[in-house]
Parts: sequence; structure tokens; C-alpha cells
Amino acid sequence: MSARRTGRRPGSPDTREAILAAAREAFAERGFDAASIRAIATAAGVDPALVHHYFGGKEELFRAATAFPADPGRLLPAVLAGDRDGVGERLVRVFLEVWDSPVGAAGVALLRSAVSNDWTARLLREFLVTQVLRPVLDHLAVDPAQRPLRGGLVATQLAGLAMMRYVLRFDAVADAEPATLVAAAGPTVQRYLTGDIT
Amino acid sequence: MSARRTGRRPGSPDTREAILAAAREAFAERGFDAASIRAIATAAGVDPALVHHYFGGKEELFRAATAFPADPGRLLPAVLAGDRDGVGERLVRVFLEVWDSPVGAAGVALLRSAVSNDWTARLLREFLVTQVLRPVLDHLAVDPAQRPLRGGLVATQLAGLAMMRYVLRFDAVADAEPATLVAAAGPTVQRYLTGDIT
DNA sequence: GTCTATAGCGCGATAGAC
DNA sequence: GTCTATCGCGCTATAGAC
Repeated sequence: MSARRTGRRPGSPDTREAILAAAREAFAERGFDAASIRAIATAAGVDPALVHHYFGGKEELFRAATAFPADPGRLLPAVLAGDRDGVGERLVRVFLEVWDSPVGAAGVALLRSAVSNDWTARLLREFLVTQVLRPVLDHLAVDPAQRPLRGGLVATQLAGLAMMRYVLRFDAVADAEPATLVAAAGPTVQRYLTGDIT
Repeated sequence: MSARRTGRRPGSPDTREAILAAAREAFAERGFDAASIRAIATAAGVDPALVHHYFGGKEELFRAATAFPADPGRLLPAVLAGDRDGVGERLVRVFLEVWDSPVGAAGVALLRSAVSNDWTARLLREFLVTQVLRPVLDHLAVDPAQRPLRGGLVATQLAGLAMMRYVLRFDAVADAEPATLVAAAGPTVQRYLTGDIT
């Protein structure tokens, strides 16, 4: 899907998008460090220097490629609407929907890079906390003293799911139907959010 | 930084062990790709060429450094002994004990490297399946048709725990008491092993 | 046994020609 | 706007001197 620009664009209008798509894929596949501008440029059919021309540097390219296209502010209301006991299941369901979709590559890129790169790790932590965990815990009016731990536990299950399904590609998890994983992990997340964890 | 002495290191008691220790730490901290033999050699106070002399190559050094010193065959009996409903908790407890101990660095190295390196990912998958999941599922006599999924789910929770506690260092999880995490994640693992996941 | 030196590679980045 | 050419770097690995 490419947004067409109105008005005359110098050169090929799609070049920028092609670079971004190639970058997203490369970062998702190999992580920030291992992905190379040269390989991205080749995949996009352009010259490496052009990438610098458009984006300035590798970090800026990464940020542009992973700028989260799925605005959690738009998705969370659907998770939070409805009964309190169903938040866990709905959170896992939306999580899988996003990550299974094409934009999920940005998430994979972020996760894969966060493992061996400090500043992308911070990016991921902040995204998780401020965009996902905090709003959910707020909405459920969880005891503030328990929020860090409960949020962290939710993060372990979601991150583990993402790791096995998208990064390490553990067969049984990677090939499972979303509904199967929702049924399995939904109650876990629900318990971490509102259940008895002592 | 210049602890360097000219001439031959006399009677260095165990240069090999020093290199292995430095390697384990470097691989745990930065992953296979990002860790460099040069840095490892410097940390161990030896010349990079000496590392090659002892171990032959980077891959062999990695294998030597992560050769799992905690034999699961020795630890699993304690997990499996006892009531069937306590396997989840005991598995999480032993898991944390091993990873919190010095030898846990090998696990962190393996996990961190598996993310951006195909053959270390395979190493990790095989270790998980053959050394941990399969014996546990066998012992519990889980329906063979369900073993891949149930094993995969257990893997998501354990891997997520390891990611948050040791790799991404999500505060609430990294600083939590082992007992807290056992109480929280134990029942999850137990349910994935023997509970209702439909 | 240990170190110096270097080959050979891929990388990010940039200058400047068209 | 796009590309060629190149700089400077860090890496693994090896050859060979002490």
C-alpha cells in the first residue's frame, strides 16, 4: 500500500517508499546491527548513497522504518471496551492481529534489534510501557503499587509469544492459529492483570 | 588498560579459563555477532591470536563458552519429583536459580545470540526441546498430539521471563525476587503443561 | 607459547561528478 | 536527483618471527 503524493515529485515518487519497505524487512529479518544500508539499497533497487540522501543516517532510517504504523491509541479502545474479565484475551488477540499483519514487521524489527542494541531496547521498553501497559493498567484501576510487577508479567508473556512466533520461529507457536494462542495466553495475561499472583 | 607486559606470560595458571570466562561474559552481554574476539582477548589480558590458537575460531569459542555447565539431566529429577500439580512452579524455580547463578551467563549468551544468528537459534531450540520440554512432557504423560503446542507455550513463558529479566532488563521483572516470579509464572507454566488451554 | 603484522572483507559515511 | 569512488574503520583469521 503506497500513499500517492499529489503534485510533482522529483524523481520516482515511489523510491522513498521502496527504501522504507526494504529497510523494514531487513531490520525485521536481521536486526539493527546486522542489517546493512548497502543490502537495503540493493533490495530496493537504488544506490546506497541515495538512502543517506533521503534519511541521513542508519538510525534515522531505522526510526522511519519502525515508526509504529499501528497507533495503539486507535487499537486500545477496542481492547478496553467490554467486560473487565475479557481484557486479557482481547489484548492477546489484537497483539497477534497487529504482529501478523504487514505492519508487524516493524515490531519484529524493534524486538530483534532491542536485544543487541541499547537505544532500540529503550525505544521498545518505552513503547511497551507508555503505549500499552500503562493505559491498560490505568483503565483497570489496578493498585498502583502492583502496576510495575503486573505490567512486567504481561510483558513477559507477550514478549515470549512474539519471540517464539516471529523471531525464533518455534514451529508449534509460529504455525498455531491465532485463536489457539488467544485461548491459551489470554487467561494468563488476564491473571497477570487482575488475578491472584501471590 | 595497559596492563600489558612484554614477553611471555610466565606460569599463567589458566589462560584458557580466563579466555572462556571473558568470552562467556562478552557473548552474554553483546550476543554472538557483536562480541569480538579482540575485545574478549583484551578483557582476558591476552593476545587475540592466542584465542585462535586455543579455540580455532569464533564459533568454536562460542560453543565452548556456552557448553551448558548446568546439566539439565541433573536438575530435572528435582523438578519432576513430587506432585504433578507442582511441576510448573518447580520448573520456574529451577529455571530462575540456574539463570540467576553465574552459569546463567551462558544462557543469556545463547538467548541473545539466537535472535540474530540462525545457527545459535537452532542450538537454543534444540536445547529447549530435547533437554527441557520433552523430558517434562514425557514424564507428565501428556497427550502426544498436544505436546508441541503445550511445549511451545511453556517456551513462550520461560523465554519471555528470560528476555525481560536478563536481556531487556525490564525493571520490575529484573529486580523481582525469584519467589515472586515463581508464584506468578508457576501456575501459568503448570496450566500450559497439564491444564485447560482451549 | 606468545606476539606482530597484515591480508581480506564489509561496513557507514561522504565528496563530488553527471 | 542519482551514482561513482573512496576514506577510514573494525572485524576474523592466518603466517611467521621471537
